[in-house]
Amino acid sequence: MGNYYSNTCTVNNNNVFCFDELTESQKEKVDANKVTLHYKKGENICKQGSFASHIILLKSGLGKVYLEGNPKNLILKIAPPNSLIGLPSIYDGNNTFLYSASSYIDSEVELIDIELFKVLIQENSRFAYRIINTLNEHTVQTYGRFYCLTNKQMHGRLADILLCLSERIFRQDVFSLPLTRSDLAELTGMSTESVVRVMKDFKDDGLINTDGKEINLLNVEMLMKISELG
Amino acid sequence: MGNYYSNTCTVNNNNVFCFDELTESQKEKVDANKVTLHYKKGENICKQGSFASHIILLKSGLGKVYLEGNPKNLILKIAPPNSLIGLPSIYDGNNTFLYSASSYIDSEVELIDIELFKVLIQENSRFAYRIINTLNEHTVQTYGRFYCLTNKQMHGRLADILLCLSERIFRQDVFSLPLTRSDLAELTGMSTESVVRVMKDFKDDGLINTDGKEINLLNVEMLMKISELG
DNA sequence: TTTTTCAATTGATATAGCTCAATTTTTCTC
DNA sequence: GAGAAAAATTGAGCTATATCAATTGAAAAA
Repeated sequence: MGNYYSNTCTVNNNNVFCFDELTESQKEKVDANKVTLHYKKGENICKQGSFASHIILLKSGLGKVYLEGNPKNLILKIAPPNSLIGLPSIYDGNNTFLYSASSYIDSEVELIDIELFKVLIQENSRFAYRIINTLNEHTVQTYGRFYCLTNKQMHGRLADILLCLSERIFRQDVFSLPLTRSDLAELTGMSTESVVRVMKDFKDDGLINTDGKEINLLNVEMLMKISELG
Repeated sequence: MGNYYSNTCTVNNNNVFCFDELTESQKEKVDANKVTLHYKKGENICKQGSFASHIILLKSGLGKVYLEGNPKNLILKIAPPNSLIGLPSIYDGNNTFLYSASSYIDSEVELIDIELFKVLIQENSRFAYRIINTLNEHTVQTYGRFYCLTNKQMHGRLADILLCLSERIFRQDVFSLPLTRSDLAELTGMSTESVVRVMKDFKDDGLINTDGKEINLLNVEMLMKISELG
């Protein structure tokens, strides 16, 4: 059985096929109704509870999608390029964003009118089917992350995030991490101090190496085992 | 701002409007392709990882929808009558159930062929739009529950579940609970002993009363406050 | 009714992981 | 390049909540 409780910081399949299903005239409508924006590192892209007038397509950069909380937020996922942000806002009786998003690094974004989006769904059932696909892929990811954060201990959670950053975001065993320890803490639901301590454990055990912002996964096998066993 | 971090054990809107959007001939196809089953208390309705050949409509009874885990499961939601179970299984490349479900009490269920369901979505965009609605309502509930279990302490989590059982499942302040303390523990992500202790705290503080299986919420206001503050 | 099994309760103890405080290292700003 | 601000690290102690063990109560089976 595929273990979907690992590697859960973002969706597996990150292609935005849905627009391929549109007719030429529908594509033109989308193009005519979209706006491109640039965000600097750390800026707010959308705010939970605010009026959701647009679906957001992250073209480049890296987003953080999270629930606002007191005292701490709950990160739902990391949004790599080509992520659609705001889809779950589409349901009757709701016109607000269900979550907030901000940028980890400088990012480029396209805004597509949400009413147009709703019309496209109701006009084009193949487009709708694609959206259902995307929503359900995000649900898989959310379930996996939910399980990870509630049923695993610190070492498992951190191993999980490191693997996910490596496999799904940067797609390399060695990568330069644009996140601070406190970002990692937020992502894993731990304190910053605990992140530092567990990273040190991993380093002492030869599982990873770190040098400044650079992280090198030396023993992916073992990290996967730690992530699975919790 | 509406606080959607409370009252999170099941979806708010539990109507299955989607079938209203079908044409007569589509409805007939559904009727011709469905099977009715009866489950006794505690039986397995679907098993995570197994082949998802059907979408499941819970007609009566009470279901438990959960992720299988070791050593403990993670309950995603309680399914009251008219719940659709298995919708998130619908995405390309997947043909398995993403979660397991079982019955808390004797329950009646209708099985609808999943391939027919996919055809209906691709044929009927208004039906598809309804399904998107339903999926997103479930996402709201999942996010709320995710927040609840990760960011609240025991008293908040238990208050939340009691309120949800009262408001969304039984729709009364006094209800006979068909769940054991250990079911409540599973639902709140606590140990059975902690459930007992917190229930006692609530009783001592005059917030609830219990007599055997019967639970009476005496101070809903205060329980809501406890649920919100965590 | 008696026995067996399961559920609820209570107390004592253990622990994962947090918070707080202090220090060092890195990054940013002028 | 000096100083300031932010990030990373380390140690000590605390706390929420789990686990374990024992007891009582209730329901089911014989």
